[in-house]
Amino acid sequence: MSEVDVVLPDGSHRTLRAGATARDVAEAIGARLAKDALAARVGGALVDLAAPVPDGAEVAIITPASDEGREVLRHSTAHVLAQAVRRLWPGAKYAIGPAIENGFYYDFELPHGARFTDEDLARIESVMREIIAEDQSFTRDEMSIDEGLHLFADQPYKIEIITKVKEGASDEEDLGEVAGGASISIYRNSEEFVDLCRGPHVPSTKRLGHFKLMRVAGAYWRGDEKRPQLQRVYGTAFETEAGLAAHLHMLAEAEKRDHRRLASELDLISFPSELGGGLAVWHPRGGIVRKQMEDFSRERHQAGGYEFVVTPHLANARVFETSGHLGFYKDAMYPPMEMDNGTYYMKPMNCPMHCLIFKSRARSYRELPLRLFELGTVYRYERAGTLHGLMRIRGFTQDDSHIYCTEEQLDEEIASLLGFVMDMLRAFGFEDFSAYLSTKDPDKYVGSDEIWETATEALRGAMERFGLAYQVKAGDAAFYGPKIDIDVRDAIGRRWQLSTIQCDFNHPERFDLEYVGADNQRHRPIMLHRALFGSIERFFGVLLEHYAGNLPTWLAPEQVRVLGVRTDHDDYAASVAAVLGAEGVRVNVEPGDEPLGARIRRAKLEKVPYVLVVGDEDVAAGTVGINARGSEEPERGVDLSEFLSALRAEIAAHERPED
RNA sequence: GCCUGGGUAGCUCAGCCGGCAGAGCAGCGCAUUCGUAAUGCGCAGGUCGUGGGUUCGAUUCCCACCCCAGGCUCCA
Repeated sequence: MSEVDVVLPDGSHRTLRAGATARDVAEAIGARLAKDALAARVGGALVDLAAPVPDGAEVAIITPASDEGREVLRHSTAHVLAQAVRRLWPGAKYAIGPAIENGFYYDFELPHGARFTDEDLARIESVMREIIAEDQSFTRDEMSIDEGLHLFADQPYKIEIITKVKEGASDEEDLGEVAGGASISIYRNSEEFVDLCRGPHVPSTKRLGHFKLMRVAGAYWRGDEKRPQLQRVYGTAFETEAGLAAHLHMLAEAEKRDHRRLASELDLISFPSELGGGLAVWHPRGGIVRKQMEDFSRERHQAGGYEFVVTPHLANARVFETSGHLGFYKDAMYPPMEMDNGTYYMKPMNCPMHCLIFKSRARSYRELPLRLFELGTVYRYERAGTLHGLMRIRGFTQDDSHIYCTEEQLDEEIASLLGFVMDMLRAFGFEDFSAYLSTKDPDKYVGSDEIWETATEALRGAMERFGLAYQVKAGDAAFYGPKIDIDVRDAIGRRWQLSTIQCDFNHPERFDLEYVGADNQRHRPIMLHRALFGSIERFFGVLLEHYAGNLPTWLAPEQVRVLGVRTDHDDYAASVAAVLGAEGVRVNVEPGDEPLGARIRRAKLEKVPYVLVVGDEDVAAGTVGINARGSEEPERGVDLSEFLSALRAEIAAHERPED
């Protein structure tokens, strides 16, 4: 055959001479594309531009400004990072260096147990820039496993990877290195540097350059804390300097809306170190927001047919033995307290207590579904290194409910629950949901296959009816039943896992829960666990980040601040505040001792939704000037009653002035 | 838990080679009375995370501990 015919993504064909490469395809399409090209996708596989294209293959050229293009750029930049580290630390062992979301990393073991420090980043970066300027080409080679073992003889991590491949590599990850079954692929970008790699890579280092090393970290080899800890360098790379700058800017923005920063700046919450790690206190301005959240939650639950219960924070070990927590969850529980009549634990979950309420007397099918709701505070011992502001904390309050129902009621109960959950999340400004369905772990479960099937289908059916996109996490269920976890997307596109709905066949069994059915027989109820906020603390943290601290008016700790232009307007300002306060508006007056501009600035920094400025004209006409958060131009001379009714409407609608 | 970085006034941070601890903001006082993001002057504020060590002398150097942040999952 002297020619090959390839199919392009638009369905058109190109005919090239036999032995043509992906680069030839790009050139056949256009000089501009050939210049941009970084790699190619041939028959579904990513390959180098130098790779030959077989007859009949589908060929797509990968350019920098695409997800795949950036991945190639980042991966190649990771190689340059490794090369630079090997120049600076001769004898450094190098492990793995993949592209990851938003960047790349590479793991090393430095000679004599050396560690990277922040100062090293600048040195490594400048060597990387030298390597890039040297315009080294990346060339692929394939060799036998034995040749590979020889080539990387002084590289224990590479040897481990190759050996696993040789042994028939149970891991899919390692199979990626096997080309043709018995060989491995390597890339050289000079005589100086060679790396075991699947590729593809950019043609030459000169195609790189818009990168930044971000941080150093320790990382266990293969993510296993029993194995050696390597030194990891994280970096990011983009196809243009502007892309890199935009990414760095986004990171700066995300930092500005960090809930820990906002919680402190807005005087909402603090984490006194005297209390110990992972324990928060709510200040008055945070407390009032929490009260709004809780009041709203209780209202919704009351309307949804829930009953309110309260249970203690501390319980005898017996109850956690019965529930299985001491068997399955002990690592996350606070250590036991020995007391006169036994051993006690802080509760890590509310379910055992709710089961005891169910069990306190005989139950009839007429009572089901029985929905017990509690804002229940739980304590979990999280490892010190995993604590993170309000998102990962050791003491928190769940908007927790356990629903006891019959097998026949399960389907409808889950369906209505899903609607209930999403209504609640929407009320807090989240619109974009996705979900995970976690199914049975075949090695670890309780209950019959039939009931798992019923429950899993009930969960699946409910999500499909709601048009909720979901992914299945096979085998990820709790041992006691399948579950749905619901994610929300926040204002800057990040996903947060909040709500969860879980079926439980374990607790009813362990607590021997029963109800008497219409047939006068005893039956075992099914139990649903569900939390909408998840944890109030975490939900509050997510809200702060989502709104960048600009909470909607119904939640804002202070909704209105009234400022007189001069001190002689203070009385009128107080009368305006009195009118609003009588309507339940959270309002304060700041007297006119300081210049107006300074007082406005302070109110803005405190993110008060409405600043009312009142002066001579307002006193005379009974009006207010409105400076709304987020608006460019203040309004003058608005009738107070008009402002009040607009404010009431906004509060009722859970909106923000900037909406 | 482990790696890296950090802990100095309420907050944000400066403090080179060891020599009596600094700034801005916030706070307090006085003056200023002002129409939409910083009025001026003054005052006060610290066991430099904790405990040891080296030294004539330690915020600074060494050791241990505590707390905070990032990372330890996305595959050479």
